[in-house]
Amino acid sequence: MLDERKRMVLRAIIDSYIETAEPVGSRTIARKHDLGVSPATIRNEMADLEDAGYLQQPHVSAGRIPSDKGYRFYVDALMEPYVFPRPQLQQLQQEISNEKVSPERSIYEAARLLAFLTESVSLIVAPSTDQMAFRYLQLVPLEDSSILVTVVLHPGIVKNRIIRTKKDYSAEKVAELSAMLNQKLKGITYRELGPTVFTEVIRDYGEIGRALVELILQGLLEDNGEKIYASGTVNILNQPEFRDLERAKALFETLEQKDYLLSLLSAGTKSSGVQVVIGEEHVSSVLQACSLVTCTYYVGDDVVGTIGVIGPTRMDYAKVMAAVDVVSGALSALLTQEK
Amino acid sequence: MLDERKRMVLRAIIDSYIETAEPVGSRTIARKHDLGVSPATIRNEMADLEDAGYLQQPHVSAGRIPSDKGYRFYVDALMEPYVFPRPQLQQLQQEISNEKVSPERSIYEAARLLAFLTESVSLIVAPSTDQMAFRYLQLVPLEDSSILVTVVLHPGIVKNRIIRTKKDYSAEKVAELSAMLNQKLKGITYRELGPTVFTEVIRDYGEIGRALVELILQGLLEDNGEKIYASGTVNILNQPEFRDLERAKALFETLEQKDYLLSLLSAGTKSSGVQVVIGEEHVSSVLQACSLVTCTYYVGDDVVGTIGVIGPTRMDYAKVMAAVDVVSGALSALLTQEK
DNA sequence: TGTTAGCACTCGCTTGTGGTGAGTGCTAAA
DNA sequence: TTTAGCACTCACCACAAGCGAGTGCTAACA
Repeated sequence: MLDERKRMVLRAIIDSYIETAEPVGSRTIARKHDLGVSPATIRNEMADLEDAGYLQQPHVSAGRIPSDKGYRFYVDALMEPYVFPRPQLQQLQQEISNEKVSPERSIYEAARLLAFLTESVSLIVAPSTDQMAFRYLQLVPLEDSSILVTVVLHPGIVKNRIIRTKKDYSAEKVAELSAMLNQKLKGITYRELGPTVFTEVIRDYGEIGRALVELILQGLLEDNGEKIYASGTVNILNQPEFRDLERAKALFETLEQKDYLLSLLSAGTKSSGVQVVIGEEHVSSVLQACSLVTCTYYVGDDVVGTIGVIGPTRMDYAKVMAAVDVVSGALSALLTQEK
Repeated sequence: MLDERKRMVLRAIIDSYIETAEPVGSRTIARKHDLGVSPATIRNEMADLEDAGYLQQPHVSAGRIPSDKGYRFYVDALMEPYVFPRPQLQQLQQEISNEKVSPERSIYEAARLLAFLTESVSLIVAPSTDQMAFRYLQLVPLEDSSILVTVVLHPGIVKNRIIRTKKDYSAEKVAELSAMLNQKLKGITYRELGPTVFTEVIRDYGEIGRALVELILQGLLEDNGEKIYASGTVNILNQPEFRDLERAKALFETLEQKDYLLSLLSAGTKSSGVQVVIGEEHVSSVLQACSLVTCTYYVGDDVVGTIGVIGPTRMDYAKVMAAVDVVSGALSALLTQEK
């Protein structure tokens, strides 16, 4: 479809535009990338590439900039994949797994690292716990009619809640319920949980039982905190496409809408590997000047969450994709290893 | 020091400047606030106020803007305190205490609310746990040489960590240690903890004991997560003083430096009530165009944290101070009540 | 047939200039 | 002590001119 030279020209233009954020002229290409042809020839090629939809011209007397279609082709077939130098790679992996405090903390640090690496905004969806096996469950009666519920899930994630009951229950009864639930649930996931457990609980334990069921259903597992973190939002202001305050503000506001982001990142959950959505490929219009690079991460073989990077369509795809890949890999390794 | 009319003029100027962010001229004052004197008279007063250091002039042909000294006087002696209308007040208090999920969550919600109310950036220092009494402590042996440590503190704050031990310990031994610690610690605060507990633990339990001591010392209590939250950072971009991207970026970057913010908010911990630091009163130069309004919050009678609002020196002090006061009060009530 | 040099043309960006108006300080009169 | 009048300052805006990067087209060349 595109001959070799056209591809080289297109790649040179996109590389240059990614670096400088300035429309690229024929002269620049001829000078920087030694293609052995004159600017005039390149101009002809550029005109063809524009006709074919890969490039566009902001105005007549300016150079060319890539269109979304151009970026898409670049990502799929043109760009040179970025490979982290071995030492840096190891350092990154170490930095993520070093955080021994808690998996949640590691995830947060991973988001920071990803933002730092890509100089963009990173997003991380917290691991969805309903595919994680229960490792331990305990109820502890506290004074004044409260019960502390503690759940430990398989990758070392601990969740707690204190629930209030209307009347006191004997320590024995609570302990019995606790042991029974712990035994029933250990090793299985929330998903695998049949309704039988709950009916049984409600029959035998009444109010606490019901309260507990509600708790688990309603989201001790899911809602105990944020489901999605954004990190590095400041980086937006370093990107020339967001010099315009209104645009920057619009993006900031989009980033505050956690639900929206969540749906965005959850879209590519089925496919594996690094996914890229470019500009107008976004369904919603808010992000049509942005691209999104995502990748899922795992506990064992189960997808539990997604990480991603949002930046202007003029992002350094090679580097961002490499970073997303590495970080998701390291995160999966971490979560899988410390079962 | 300042006669009645000068005070009225100064107040009118500051009120107007807070509202519009535009330098205020003598005409405007004469027209809006009906002082019964002509612009010329006001001009004379303004010249005096400028000489006295309360006002300044961006350039000769512009109106006056308040100086930091002007704001200080305004806050201390001039402004009309803002009082939330009763229904809104009740609604606010309810919104904060409604979040029954966990105290941490409530704190986070309080930060959001405060940012929303003031249309500025809100900061909340997470409650310092070393003045909170232990309510419950438990060690649970998990499989593969791990022990789950759970601590419940008095305002319903739960902390966990999983620690790894080099060898397995019998469930009995762990349970014994758990019970012993729980009994020793219950009701006292980290502060009140003498060294005797620890030496005893180390003598009797060796490695786990030491690991546990380290854990508590090093910060199961302190470091398990962020110590300071910032909310509403987007609001920066709505304020005319941050039209300039460089300035906005500088502030954003300052807000990322958690340690710095922490030291800033911890400064006023001793004094009670709402504190205001205006512009150049800040020691560090980064925030010299900003003011900071802070207030401590409590568990019972103990100060456990600080909340605050950062905005341009041209903030609506009356409203911000009222909001900070209300939110800190509601937060204290919440934390104190659900011991 | 593809490539290249030359050239006229476009148009965004920068710089300079004059006009406008808000606001001041000073002076003199009430 | 207050106020009206007035000359003066200076940021801001609009407009025009000039510059220059980059283009498309044409004609010559390999």
